[in-house]
Amino acid sequence: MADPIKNILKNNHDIKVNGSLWLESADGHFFGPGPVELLERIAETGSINMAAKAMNMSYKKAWALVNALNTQTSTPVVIAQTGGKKGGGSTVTHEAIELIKYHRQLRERFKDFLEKETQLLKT
Amino acid sequence: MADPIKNILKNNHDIKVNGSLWLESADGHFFGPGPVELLERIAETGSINMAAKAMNMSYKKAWALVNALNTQTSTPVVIAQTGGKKGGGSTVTHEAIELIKYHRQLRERFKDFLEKETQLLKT
DNA sequence: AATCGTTATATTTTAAAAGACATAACGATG
DNA sequence: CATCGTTATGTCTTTTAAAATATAACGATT
Repeated sequence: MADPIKNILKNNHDIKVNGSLWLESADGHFFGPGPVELLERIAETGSINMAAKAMNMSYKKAWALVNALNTQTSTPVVIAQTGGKKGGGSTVTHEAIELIKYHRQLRERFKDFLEKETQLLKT
Repeated sequence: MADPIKNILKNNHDIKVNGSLWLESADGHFFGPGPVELLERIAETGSINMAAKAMNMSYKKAWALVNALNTQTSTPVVIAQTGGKKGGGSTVTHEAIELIKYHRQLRERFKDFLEKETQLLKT
């Protein structure tokens, strides 16, 4: 029979199957783990700036992500307000929350898949 | 209830869940789609050089991949021979074939997962 | 010992991505 | 109407990754 994979690999302990998921359309992928976390942080902090800092990302990159998301959804997911009492801020729409929830569940299912495969690897 | 995701996304047709899988150990990931294809091509052509060309990869990168694989497996997966009647060449070990087979099956199961999720996305 | 195409490796160049920095607009509020 | 922190952009620099180029070793075969 075939050799178990674990015997082929060096350091066969702590070897695991890992991966990444994203949503994509014809014009490339656009909704991966990064944007999701950003949305979550914006929802928490009410600010693109603070959200970016919290995940150690430049404001510019964060803004670009938000902008990309907003143009790729039929309804904006982040509503930014410039000026105002606190200088401005951003809120997250109902749709964004749905996206976040969806992605959390998706990630959960993916995690199950990965764990199952990792187990299989060790047999 | 929650809005279906497809209604949130623009271009809701041809939207799909996609992803990537790899094996990884404590010291980073090392066995992704690229290396697998490379092994397959080396098995076909008997040469790292030709395999690299076939997948439009520089020889250097191909060699680096092979080298990484060989150092991360308990037994080499590619045996390279320098010099010789045809200048040299490379063969693939039994273990490499096992790895290829494993990865094909893994990819098949992943494909199922992705298709299931893509369907779910459209409901 | 000359030849051949491949392996093996170093060095340089190019390209792309990321990061740093700078600046203006904005508008509620005091 | 001056202030504030945020949004919104542009530009310039740095870092990183990839690609291109160059060169030597290798050994069966002729």
